Amino acid sequence: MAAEGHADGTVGKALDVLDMVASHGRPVRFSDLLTQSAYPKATLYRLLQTLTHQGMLTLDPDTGAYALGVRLVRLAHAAWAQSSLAPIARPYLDELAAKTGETIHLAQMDLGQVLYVDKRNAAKPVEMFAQAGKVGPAYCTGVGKAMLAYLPPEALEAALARQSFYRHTPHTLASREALLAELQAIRTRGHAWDREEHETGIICCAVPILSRSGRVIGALSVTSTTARTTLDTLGALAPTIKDIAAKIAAEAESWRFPEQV
Amino acid sequence: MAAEGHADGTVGKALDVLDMVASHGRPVRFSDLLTQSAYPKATLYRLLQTLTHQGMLTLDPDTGAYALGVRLVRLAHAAWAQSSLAPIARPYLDELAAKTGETIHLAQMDLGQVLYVDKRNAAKPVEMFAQAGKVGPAYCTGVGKAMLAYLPPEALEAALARQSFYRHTPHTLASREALLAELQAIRTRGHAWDREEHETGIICCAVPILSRSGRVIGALSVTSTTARTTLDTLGALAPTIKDIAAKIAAEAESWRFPEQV
DNA sequence: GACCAAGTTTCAAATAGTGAAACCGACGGG
DNA sequence: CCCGTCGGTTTCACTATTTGAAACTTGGTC
Repeated sequence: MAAEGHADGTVGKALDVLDMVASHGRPVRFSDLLTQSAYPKATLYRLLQTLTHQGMLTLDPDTGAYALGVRLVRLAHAAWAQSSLAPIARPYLDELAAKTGETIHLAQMDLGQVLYVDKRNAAKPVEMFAQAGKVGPAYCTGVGKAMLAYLPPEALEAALARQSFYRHTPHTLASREALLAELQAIRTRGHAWDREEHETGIICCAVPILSRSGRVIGALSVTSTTARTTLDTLGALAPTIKDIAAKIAAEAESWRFPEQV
Repeated sequence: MAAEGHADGTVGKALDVLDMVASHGRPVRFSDLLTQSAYPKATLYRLLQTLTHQGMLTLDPDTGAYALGVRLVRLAHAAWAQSSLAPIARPYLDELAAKTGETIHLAQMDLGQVLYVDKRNAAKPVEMFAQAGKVGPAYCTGVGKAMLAYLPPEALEAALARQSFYRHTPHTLASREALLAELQAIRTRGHAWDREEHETGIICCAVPILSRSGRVIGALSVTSTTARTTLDTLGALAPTIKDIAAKIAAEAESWRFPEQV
């Protein structure tokens, strides 16, 4: 999380600092950040000041600790509403959840990682935003592989370079080669499996959400447990999932550019 | 929204651009932003490039339109979880909603504006994040006035300077003087009313959430309609609301700085 | 084929950012 | 009571980054 290769300009550094503050789960002191960051004291200080002044961070006067500011929450709202697929997809997720009775995930790709932007839980009722925004690995999740499979070569390369290939379970595809073969299989099959590759007992069927021009804009998955379902049963849902994914894609396109062709 | 007085440094400008993109409800073209912003072409172009490169914006290659990027969503999640009171307050909001059966708002102060960070709706079940993140005026809402009343002098001054004092309804306190008198009344009373000051027919009772040191960290309100309730009935709930606010304050403090005194 | 609009690149001048070091106030021994 | 230290803030000469007018592409239109 602190491994920076290319912090272009002052803006990059500032955002880097923002990430640093975000990565701690709680407000951080100046000195904590100082030891963690590569920036010299004065530079870090100024960056923090600027960010605070801009409302992206808050400096708690009682404790002298920095926390993420409210301006970020406000931007968050906008980001959530406009950038992510979540608001468009919501009714479709509901539909899919109702049809399947299983856990649904909606994800987007973020620099080689999977960002979950919305979710329907099989058991519990919907929780608030806290559930979304989580990130996960791409190489060993259904949604991750579904998106990787349809990435253009350069983007795929960039994404692959960021995979850890840690073997979470005995089923994890823990090498570049194994993953590439799997991606090929996904392309011919049209959907991706998660065969307990991330967590034992958890399986899922995922499909990519593609724009008309073939660009990956997200992925959709139905998750279950080996205790309750088999891959085959889940596979029977694939057409339904694809159908919903197509609807989401269509709506995303028309909603985002209504005046276009 | 485009009125900038103090865009310090490059970072300020970049964040300004970010806001500009966010303020449009949809992806924006370069030229739209250009006409709107004061920045010269090349400058704006570079800022957009940097932000895009940093993942804060996305450039849709099909249409050449900029939208908020996923990195922002990720930061958003962190901001939501750690900066705002929402996650801490959630169970208490539920409790208050159950007790009162009315609409509950949890808000924080953001540069003279009220930022709603969570909500319980009387009628409908809880919606997703989309509901939170909304901003509203401070001078004519219950939560806004509750927070203003307990702000230190300089902060109050800064906040007042940003109020529009637009007369939304006949009951709106549309002058600085009227508002100041009201704030004094709120301090002695311990809670704030909204007497149909923002919307006709909507009333509410709000209390500030204060840290042990007396700093304003948020506000909590119970809202209803004149059709259903009176101010007096709502006022009877004031002790309950204060109680919940105190609990939230206590938890916020212990959660954020567990190792402190 | 010339024209126009949108987007991208250039380059010298000017601004804004850098960071070693000095400074400050609070704390805690000795 | 004084001295050393620790977290945080400020200074200032040095430099790298940012700036923006203008030139240049690209792609679509008449």
